[in-house]
Amino acid sequence: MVNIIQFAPSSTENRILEAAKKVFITNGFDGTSMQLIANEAGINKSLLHYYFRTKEKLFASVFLYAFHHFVPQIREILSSDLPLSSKIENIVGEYMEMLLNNEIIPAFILHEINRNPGRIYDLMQNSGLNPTLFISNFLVEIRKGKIKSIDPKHFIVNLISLCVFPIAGRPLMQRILFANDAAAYQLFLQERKNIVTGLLLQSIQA
Amino acid sequence: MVNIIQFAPSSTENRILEAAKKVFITNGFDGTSMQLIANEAGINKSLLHYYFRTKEKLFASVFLYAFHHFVPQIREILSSDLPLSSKIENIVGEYMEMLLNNEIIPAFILHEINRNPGRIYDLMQNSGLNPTLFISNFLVEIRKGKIKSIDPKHFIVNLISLCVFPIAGRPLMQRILFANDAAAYQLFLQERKNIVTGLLLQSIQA
DNA sequence: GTCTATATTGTGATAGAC
DNA sequence: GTCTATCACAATATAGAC
Repeated sequence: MVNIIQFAPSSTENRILEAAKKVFITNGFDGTSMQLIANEAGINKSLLHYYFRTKEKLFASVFLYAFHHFVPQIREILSSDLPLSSKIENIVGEYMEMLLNNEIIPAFILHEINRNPGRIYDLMQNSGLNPTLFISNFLVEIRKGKIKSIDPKHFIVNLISLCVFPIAGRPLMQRILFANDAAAYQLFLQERKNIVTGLLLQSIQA
Repeated sequence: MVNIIQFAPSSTENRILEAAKKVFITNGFDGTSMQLIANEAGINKSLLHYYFRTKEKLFASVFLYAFHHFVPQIREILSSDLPLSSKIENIVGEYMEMLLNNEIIPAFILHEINRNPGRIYDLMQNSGLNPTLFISNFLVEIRKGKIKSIDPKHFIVNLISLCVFPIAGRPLMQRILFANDAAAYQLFLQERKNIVTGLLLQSIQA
């Protein structure tokens, strides 16, 4: 059982992890060297090995942190007494807000999961995170609502697709659709909270 | 003006490019070494430099190839006489089919575009590819249809999101939703052609 | 056009002084 | 716990024989 959110007490260890988060998530595993992380943390390269032994182990901590900011945190919202439509609105709003606050994470996760699925599966297995069960709760919840004929699996893939891709593909979409105007794209992403909610609600209404 | 599809005549050059496509798109720029490409091509490492001088130049050819298989090829469909609903159905169907035949490309593009946007922008600029104009034709076409109040930019981002993410996020989605059953996910992706088309059509009907 | 050999720099990781 | 020094190897790239 690895602790995901809270990092260890030592101040140096913490600085290493913050630096590693920044560098790994920006450059990916292959694009990151221990030297780069050491520079970012302002410490000696050897200390990385002292605290984490290998690059792989340091990466594991960072990946679990990032993964936690990629998987929708919908447990609490689902157990509320709100009607299904409000639940979906809340989920989309909070999920997109989380992604907006962690913009570089989606592309990082998508890359690493494709680059080395085995490693990532092992990490998920040993982390206490169990997204399978996690999502299946959501699927049950969707089924409980009075919905049309949509397959809940398609519904959830639609939801995640519509929230994640505009962030992961931002450098391309912003350039193609907004002449690389960052402020305009930021506004566009805010608008999308309503757009996506509306689209999803429409898809489950009779 | 770089030629994107047709590769140069020399047999060796061709073998290098085929090997480079496979290795670069699978592992990304940072995860690829010249040695790896040489092994894949069954030739000497020095020959890569003889034909392409640098890793960067070899990558450029591969990226343009991949990019061409990532941007929706919708020019011909749009200029047809079909009603808008049929056009959308055709676009979604053909785009998803292309992605299904090039499954590793989406994650590759998303990673490289985030990893080094400057390099990619330069490549796009010097390639003759002009996705800005390209997409704007589509936006005009959407506006010509009798549509609700949806912003065409949201429409096109919805379309691309719904087609691309299920492929780019396959290793994760397949595992979470289908217990890593590849055949089941393949079926799921085929189903999505209709699901996505339906969702998009619904979004532009009054 | 294709190879071997090599130059140069960078990599992850460890040993050992303090 | 933090540093310097170092190892063994891999990286991109070039020179030069054939």
